[in-house]
Amino acid sequence: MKQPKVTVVDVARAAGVSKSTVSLVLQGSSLVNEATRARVGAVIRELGYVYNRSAANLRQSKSKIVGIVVNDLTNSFFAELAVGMDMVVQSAGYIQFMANSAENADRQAEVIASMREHGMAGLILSPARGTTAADLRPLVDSGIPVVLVARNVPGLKVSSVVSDGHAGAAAAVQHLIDLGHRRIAFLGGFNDTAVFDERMRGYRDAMHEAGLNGSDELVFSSAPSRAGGVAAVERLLSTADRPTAALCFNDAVAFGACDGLRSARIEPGVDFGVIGFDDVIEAKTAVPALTTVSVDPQGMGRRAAQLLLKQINSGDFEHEALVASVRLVVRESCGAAQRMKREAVTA
Amino acid sequence: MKQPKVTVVDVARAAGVSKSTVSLVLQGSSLVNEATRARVGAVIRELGYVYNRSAANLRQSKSKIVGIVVNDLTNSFFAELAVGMDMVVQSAGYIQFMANSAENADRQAEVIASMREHGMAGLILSPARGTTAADLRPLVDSGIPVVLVARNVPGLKVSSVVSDGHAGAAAAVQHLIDLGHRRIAFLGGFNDTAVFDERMRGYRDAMHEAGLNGSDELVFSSAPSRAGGVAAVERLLSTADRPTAALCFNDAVAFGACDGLRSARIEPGVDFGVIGFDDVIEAKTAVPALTTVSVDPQGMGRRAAQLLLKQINSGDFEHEALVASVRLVVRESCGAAQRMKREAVTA
DNA sequence: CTGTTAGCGCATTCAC
DNA sequence: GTGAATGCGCTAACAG
Repeated sequence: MKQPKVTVVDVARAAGVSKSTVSLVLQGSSLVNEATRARVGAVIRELGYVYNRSAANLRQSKSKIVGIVVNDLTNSFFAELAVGMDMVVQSAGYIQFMANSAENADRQAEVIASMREHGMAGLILSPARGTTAADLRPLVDSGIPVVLVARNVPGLKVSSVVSDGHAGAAAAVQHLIDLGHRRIAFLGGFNDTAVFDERMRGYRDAMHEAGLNGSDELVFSSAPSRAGGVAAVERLLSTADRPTAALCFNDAVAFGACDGLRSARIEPGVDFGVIGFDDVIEAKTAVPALTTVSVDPQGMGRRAAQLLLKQINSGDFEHEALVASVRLVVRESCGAAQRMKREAVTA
Repeated sequence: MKQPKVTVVDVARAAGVSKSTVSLVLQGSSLVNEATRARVGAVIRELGYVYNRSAANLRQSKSKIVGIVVNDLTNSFFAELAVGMDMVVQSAGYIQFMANSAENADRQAEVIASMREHGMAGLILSPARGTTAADLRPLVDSGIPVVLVARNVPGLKVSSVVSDGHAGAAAAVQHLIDLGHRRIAFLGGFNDTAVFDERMRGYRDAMHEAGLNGSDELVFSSAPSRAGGVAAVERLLSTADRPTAALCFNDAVAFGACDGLRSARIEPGVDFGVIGFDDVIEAKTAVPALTTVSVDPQGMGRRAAQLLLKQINSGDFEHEALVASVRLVVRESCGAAQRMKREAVTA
C-alpha cells in the first residue's frame, strides 16, 4: 500500500529529461518545449507524483502558509471570522495552520511557536484574553507580519481589524432614546478590556450628547455571560430609580438580562428596552427576541486576511488599523411570548 | 527589522561547537555534556534561533502535521467537532492544516491536494456533500491514513466516526410513545443521504416494534432547513388523520416545524410533540424549546483525532468504524410562550 | 531550450 | 563526547 514516494528525479528519468526541466514545467515556465511539457505532464500523472512543497519552501526560504489562531472557535462569531479568512487565504493559493487557543494564552503561545517553526509567512490572531504585547514581540520583531482581529493588544504596533464599538454603542443608545427611553443602563462586562472601554465610552458619549445621565450608578458590570446578565439585571431591578432600558455588553448578557426580566414578570422588548452587542450568539440561531449591534464577522475575517496577504506580498509593514462598521439590527421582537402578551391585553 | 535567519550553524559557531552537537541538544539527547548543553541553550535564546521543522521533516521524510477539513465551520456542530480534534492534535505535539470546504467538493479536493503537497501525515475529513470514494482514492492509496467523521463516504474503506442515528431515532420515537403519542410522523430531510436512511430506519424499526404504523404517509421529506420544516409541517397539518407528534430530521427542521405549528395556533411541545436531531444549532444558544437527539460533537472530534494519531504512529491500517452514542436531551420545554399559555389556561 | 552544479537547514551515520 | 561528511526534494544559477 505504501507507495515508494516518487520525486522529480523519477519523473525526469521516466520522461527522459533532467530534473530542472521537470521543475520548470511544474512552475509553468514558458521556457520549455510544448512537446516535452506534455510528456512530462503525462508522466507525472502516470506515476502519481506529488509535488513536495516543503522542499521547495526550504530552498526558496519562503512559504505560502499562514497561521490563524482564534480564541474560541466554539463561539459562532469567531467561527464565522475564521471562515471569512479561510475563503481569501484559500483563494490566494495559500494554506493555513489554524488553531483554537480556547482563551488560553499559554496554549496560544505554544501553537504560535509551532507555526513559526513550521515556517508560516504571516499570522492572523484573534488574541486570547490576557495576551500581552510581550507575548507577541519576538514574533513581530522577527519580521513576520501579524494582523490582530476582533481584539487589540495594547502596546503592540501591528495591523488590526476591530469593530466599531463606540459607534455601535452610540447608535444603540440613540435607538433607545428614539423609542422614548430616558433612563438607560449599561449592563455586563468587566472594565478591564479595551472592548469594554470602547463600548462604554460610546454609551457615555451618546448619553451625554442627548443631555442624559450616564453616570456610574447606571453601569452594572458583570461576567460577559448569560449568568452574568441575570445577576446584573437583578441588581438593576433593585435600584431606586429603575431604568427603563439597557444596552448590554454582548448578546449573552442580553439573553441573561431577558431571563432576569421575565423572572420579574417584566417582558423584555415590551416593558423594558434591551439591546445587546452581537458577539457570542449566531444570528441565524433565530432568537428574534433582541435588537442587536452587529458586525459582519465573515467580512471582518476577509478583510483581515486580505490585509495580511498584502503585507506578506509587499514586505510592507505599515500598521493599518481597520475599523469594521457595525449596524443596528432591529428584529421582529420577542416572538411568540410577546405576541401572546399583546393578544392577552387586547382580548 | 527583518532578522537574517539564524540556523544551527550560526548557533554552533557562536557556541564554539559543531552543527551536530547543536542538533543533539535540540533533540534533548543525553549524549551531550551538561556544560555544552547549557552553553548551546544560552546561545539559542540569545540569538533568537528558531528551529526549522520543515527542514527536519524533509530530512526525515515524516511530519507531525495533520489535515482537518470540515464541510461547514459556520455550523456549530462542526465547529465543536473541529475544536475537539484541535485539542488532541495539539496535545500530541502535532499541528493541523485546517480548512473549511463549505460543502463544496471541488474546493475540498483542492485543499486536500494542497495539504498533501505540504506533507501532512494524515487527514481527518468531515466530507462535503457529494464527496465520492473516487475523490479520496488516490490519497488513501498513497498510504496516508484518513479518518472520516460525522458522515461516511459509501464505498471507501477507511476508518470513520459517526453518530448512532438509528439508535437515536429509535430512542426519540420511544420517548414520544411514552408520552402517549401513537401517530408519529417523520419530518424533513432528503432520502438521498446515508444519514437520512439511518435515522429513517431507526424511526421505522421503533414504530414497528411498538406495533405502530410507520408507513410512507407519515414521512414528510423536505430540505433539511428551517424553511423546509415549515413546509413539511404544513403538509402534515393538511392531512386527514393528523399525527400528534413528529421526529424531525434535524433541529433546523424542528424549529421550522415549531414555526409552522405556531402559525396554526398549535403550541409545539404542548399540543404537539416535537423532537429533532441536534445537527445544526448549538445547544448553548439557549433555545430550550425542543427535545433533541444529541451527540457530543467535541467528544466525537477527539475520538476521530485519537484514531488518526493511532494510525499514524502505528502504521496500522485496520479500518475501525466507531459509532458515537447519542442521548435524548429533554429540555424544560418551550420557555416563556409555554409558561404563559399554561398560566392563561389556569387563570 | 535543456543539463549540470550547488546549496536551502537539518539529522544521521561514522570516525576521532 | 564531538566533528566531518552525506543526502532529504527542490530551485537557481549557470553552461551547453
